[in-house]
Amino acid sequence: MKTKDTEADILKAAEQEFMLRGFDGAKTASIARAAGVTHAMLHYYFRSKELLFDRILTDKMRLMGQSVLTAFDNPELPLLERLKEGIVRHFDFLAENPDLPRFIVNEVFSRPERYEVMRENISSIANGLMQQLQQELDQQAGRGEIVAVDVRHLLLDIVCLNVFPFIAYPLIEPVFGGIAADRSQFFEMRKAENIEVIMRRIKK
Amino acid sequence: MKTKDTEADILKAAEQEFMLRGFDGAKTASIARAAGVTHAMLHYYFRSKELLFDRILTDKMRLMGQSVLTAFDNPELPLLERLKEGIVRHFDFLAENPDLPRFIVNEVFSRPERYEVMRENISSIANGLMQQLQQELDQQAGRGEIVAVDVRHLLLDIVCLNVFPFIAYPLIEPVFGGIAADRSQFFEMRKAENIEVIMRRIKK
DNA sequence: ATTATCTATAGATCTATAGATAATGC
DNA sequence: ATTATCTATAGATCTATAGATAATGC
Repeated sequence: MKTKDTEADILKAAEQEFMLRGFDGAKTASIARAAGVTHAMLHYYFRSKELLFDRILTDKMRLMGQSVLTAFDNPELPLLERLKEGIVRHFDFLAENPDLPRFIVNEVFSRPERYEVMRENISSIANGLMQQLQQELDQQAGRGEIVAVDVRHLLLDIVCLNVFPFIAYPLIEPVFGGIAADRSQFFEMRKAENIEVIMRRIKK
Repeated sequence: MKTKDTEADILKAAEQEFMLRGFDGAKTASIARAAGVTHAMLHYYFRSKELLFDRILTDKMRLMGQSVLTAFDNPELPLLERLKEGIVRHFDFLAENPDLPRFIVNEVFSRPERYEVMRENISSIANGLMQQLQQELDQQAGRGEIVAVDVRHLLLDIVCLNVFPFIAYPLIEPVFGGIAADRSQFFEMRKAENIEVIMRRIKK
């Protein structure tokens, strides 16, 4: 009855396989098996491994970019609260998509041409958010309530602090020892730490 | 005359190929070509692609771990200076090995079993450095000169801030626009920013 | 004699497609 | 009639190895 299911099943299976193993490590046969169809179906619906992959990567990049924008897009709150709230939202998004950053970073790096298309797209979207925030930062700095900062560096600080622990958790855990053994507790601590770091970065 | 050259040539070529493409993306034929020998030579010297790769990954993990330790191992300086100096040393190391973190993070993640062996090794080495630093942090905090912090979180803050920009540069550059176009200038700014962030994190 | 290198090829795997068959919607 | 699915297989690639040949060090 619902003919659309196979396509969706393949996409879902492809997403998992590509995210776990990357483009080179992923096998079309594994994707087909996970989707419960023959590998011939992948070509019927998506023509090639490459096209199927592009579809996934594009979706994921959009998702990742969007997460930063929506996290900080909350003009209701006063600036400092908005930043705190943004850090939390962005962090929580990552907690629900913990392999997303590694996947994107890897695949974009290993095939830059795939990503060229999105460059301008990304930058123009980001500029809107940043201009608006920069203006408010400057105002508050002018009033002497915070120190002057470049919004780009501030946002990058946040992204570094939020993203990296998810990318490197397997390497961090043994170094941290006991307190990182409970994964979700470790990340709760990091969330608090990141807010602290950023607030101290701008407070007078 | 120097029979050892081939082995070294293969290792060097393997290092480049594996770092650039990862285990799955790397082809033994490419490595052989880059080393100027037949691919049969890889098996003569290293038995298999897997063993050759393990050799490279082990070396790289050691290098990465060592870089953090030696960066902060400088008991001559007073604590705050030592931290600043450590951030700079660690950052400069990364600037000379910009693909190292991504390589390690990826390959360790995609084959955790390869890395199991090194877990305890890593943690015991790291503990020495951290205990020593924590003690000094506590002393200064006791004297009211800085705020109390957990050295593990502080070091992780530093590593996040230092490493992530190198991992994600291709994605950051378009967002930053002009000021990141000159790569080395961008990283100089980040180095300064990271010091600023960390100093503000602990200063009273 | 031993060590290093090459050629040739086996054997495994993977992507892609052709062509047959079954299911679906008019 | 059209759309979806499967079987079978072509064709490309890749790792690994066997066995021959050349170089090296006593």
